Amino acid sequence: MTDYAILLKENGLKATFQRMNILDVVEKNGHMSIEAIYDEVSKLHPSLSLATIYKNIILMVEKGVVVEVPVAGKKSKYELSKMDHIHLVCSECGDVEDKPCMDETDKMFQDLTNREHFILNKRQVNLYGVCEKCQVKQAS
Amino acid sequence: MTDYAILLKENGLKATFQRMNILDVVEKNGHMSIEAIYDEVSKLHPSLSLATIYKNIILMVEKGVVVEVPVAGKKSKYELSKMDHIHLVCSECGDVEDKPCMDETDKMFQDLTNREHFILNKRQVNLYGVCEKCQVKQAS
DNA sequence: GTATTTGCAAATGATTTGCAGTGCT
DNA sequence: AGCACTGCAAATCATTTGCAAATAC
Repeated sequence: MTDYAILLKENGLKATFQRMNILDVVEKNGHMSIEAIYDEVSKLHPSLSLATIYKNIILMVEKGVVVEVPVAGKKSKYELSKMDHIHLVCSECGDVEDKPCMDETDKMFQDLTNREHFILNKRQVNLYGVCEKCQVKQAS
Repeated sequence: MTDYAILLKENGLKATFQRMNILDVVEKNGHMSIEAIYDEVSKLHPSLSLATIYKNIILMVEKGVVVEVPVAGKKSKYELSKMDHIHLVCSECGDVEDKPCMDETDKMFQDLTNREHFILNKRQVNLYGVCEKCQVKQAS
């Protein structure tokens, strides 16, 4: 259980009840759309408004507390900032799973961008396909 | 100059004037948002409606003629389908540049997904940073 | 000739905004 | 206390839909 209050303050944001709840459900669920965050937070705190979720997600993305994960064919999802990693995106169920980056690929991306005189700040790798769960479902 | 009529028919779509114009500006410009496509097509054919762009982009993505490129912090862009490749996304000007994929990274992604029993269909690699042009602009 | 596609205008859905009241520090 | 944050409702913006007229094959 991370201390969200510290995380927020370190990034110049007040530690409000609403923000800590947003971070809590995002951490627990991994990757969530705005609507999904709203639904989840509403279970515990029905008065927390959708506008507040929007405002805070935008703010926390700006401050780097949270990262937007754009996904083809769906609305963006959001996750807590952490080391860059690979996303396995299931085209059937929409679930996103994290896998650690590989040093070799990182190095190649770095080499490529160096050659192009492009300042590399962030990598986003999405691998689209069918996850094991959905393969089992389809077989039956 | 590709023959868009053949491309469309091969994919089970009628070769309408509107579709061919959409494909033409997308090919010429590389990566475009819906609005950008509309603006560009409108220059030549002001009567072509935004609704038609939406309907056709959705259809052509379904048929695989066109690919959606989701970009963090912006609306999705669309490009003609071609071999998978890497996108260099400039956070300053929003431009997207293509670079060929590397066999080594492809192989690693394939190995990773094999290990996970994940059926890999499509790779999307976005590298975010600052392009050479914008670095020059900033320096001055 | 027939089924699809188009353009328009209206409907829906998503996101943003303004503002009065509330809560962090 | 003072400024930032929240919730609400209204405003804006993006996307989709229904339908009569036009077009591809």
